[in-house]
Amino acid sequence: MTSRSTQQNAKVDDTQIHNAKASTRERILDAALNIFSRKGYFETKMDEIVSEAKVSKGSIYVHFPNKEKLFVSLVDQFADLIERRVNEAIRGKKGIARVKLAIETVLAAFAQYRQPAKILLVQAVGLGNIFEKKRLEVHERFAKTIAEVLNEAIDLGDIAPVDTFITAHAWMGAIYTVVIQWVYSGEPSKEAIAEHLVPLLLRSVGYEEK
Amino acid sequence: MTSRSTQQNAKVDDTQIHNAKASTRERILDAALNIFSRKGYFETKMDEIVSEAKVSKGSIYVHFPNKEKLFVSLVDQFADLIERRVNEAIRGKKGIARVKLAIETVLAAFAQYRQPAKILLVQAVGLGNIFEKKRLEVHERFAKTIAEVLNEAIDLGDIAPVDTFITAHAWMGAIYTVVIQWVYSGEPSKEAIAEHLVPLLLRSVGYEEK
DNA sequence: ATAACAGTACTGACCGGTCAGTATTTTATA
DNA sequence: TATAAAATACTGACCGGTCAGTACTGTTAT
Repeated sequence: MTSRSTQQNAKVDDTQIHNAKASTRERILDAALNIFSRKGYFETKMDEIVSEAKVSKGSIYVHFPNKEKLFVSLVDQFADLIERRVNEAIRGKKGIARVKLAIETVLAAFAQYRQPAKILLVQAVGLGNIFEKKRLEVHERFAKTIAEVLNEAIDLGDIAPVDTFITAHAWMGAIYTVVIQWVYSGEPSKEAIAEHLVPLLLRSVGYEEK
Repeated sequence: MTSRSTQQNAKVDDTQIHNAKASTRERILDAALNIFSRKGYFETKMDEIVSEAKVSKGSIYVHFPNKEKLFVSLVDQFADLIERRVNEAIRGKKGIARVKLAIETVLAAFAQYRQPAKILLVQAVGLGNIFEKKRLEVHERFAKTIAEVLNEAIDLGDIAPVDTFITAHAWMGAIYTVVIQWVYSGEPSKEAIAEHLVPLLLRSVGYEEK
């Protein structure tokens, strides 16, 4: 309801999660990202975003129809970014190299953007059924990509056949959880994650490095 | 604040997540479990619990100081159950057999109690900072258990040394995610999970069955 | 017996603060 | 001068929590 205003996915498509002098819309998104990622959806009040963004309340509602859509557009924005990065990275690679690169790229993206990662991996969970749909959709998208890449590696004979559906979800969960742990506590370090998690996942499908 | 009322952890300790004619307190817990697990924390209104439990509103506040504590007591109750089950199951086992049994027991418990599982794994996430503390605490507890069991298996020489901290978190995430997927969609089946996820995890630490 | 009292669990109408969203005016821009 | 964007003040639905009162059970005294 209340959907008079502007469209909310202006496909500006810039990979940088903006940080210049910033248009009103960008200032709103930045502020929202910042506060949502710290406090979660329900503890974040629109008025806080207003003051953080140095923007008027009415103005927010010019750019976003409501709180929910504002939040979701942050989730979408970051999910898109991740997907784009991965697709770019694995282009031209084959088999297990592709699998490995996909994992590494996701980890790198999460490491680079802690705040959006926290929104996607933590704050978008447990918000009730409206959001749950969106979350499962994103989830699904990622799982599908992993499963495809795995299937390919199997077809090429790089790894033995496994249940790629279960593997894909297990991997996602493993990555999510370790990243969340890192986002909250800084532990384990990015380096440790790269060094240990990637081989762990590869080993789980029977691929031993070197 | 407002803590005149009854203590809220009556350590009745019954493993069955009650279902008899049920005292008032139990009716409240049952109703809360039911609704929280379906709708999540914020979409659940105290008045809904009131009518589901066939209890008066004031009565809830006789047994629980507030909504938050009511929710948390469900989380605690289930986390305790899981831990108890695992500890019972692995008693007397050693090394990799212990590891395997721990995983299987957790999976079985989640499978047996879908609703509490959903509360613990989904609805308790993303609720803002008060809850986040609790969640990390439970998380930590589980991770620690896994890490211990793994360390033991390493000491016994059943598996090669790995980073048990990362492995523990990765495993938790993998299990959580696959279980959640199953809770939501019924897919993959419990049998498929038992058949594929357990070997996958073991393989990830270099242990190949048979 | 039975009245008087006490302790406890329960009831549900009600209150008051909160906060997403809106109506209205003012300012910038094309 | 028209129209879109921004600022401000406002509204009212909503919902967690309260509390004065009721019901029920048990205990003591007459």
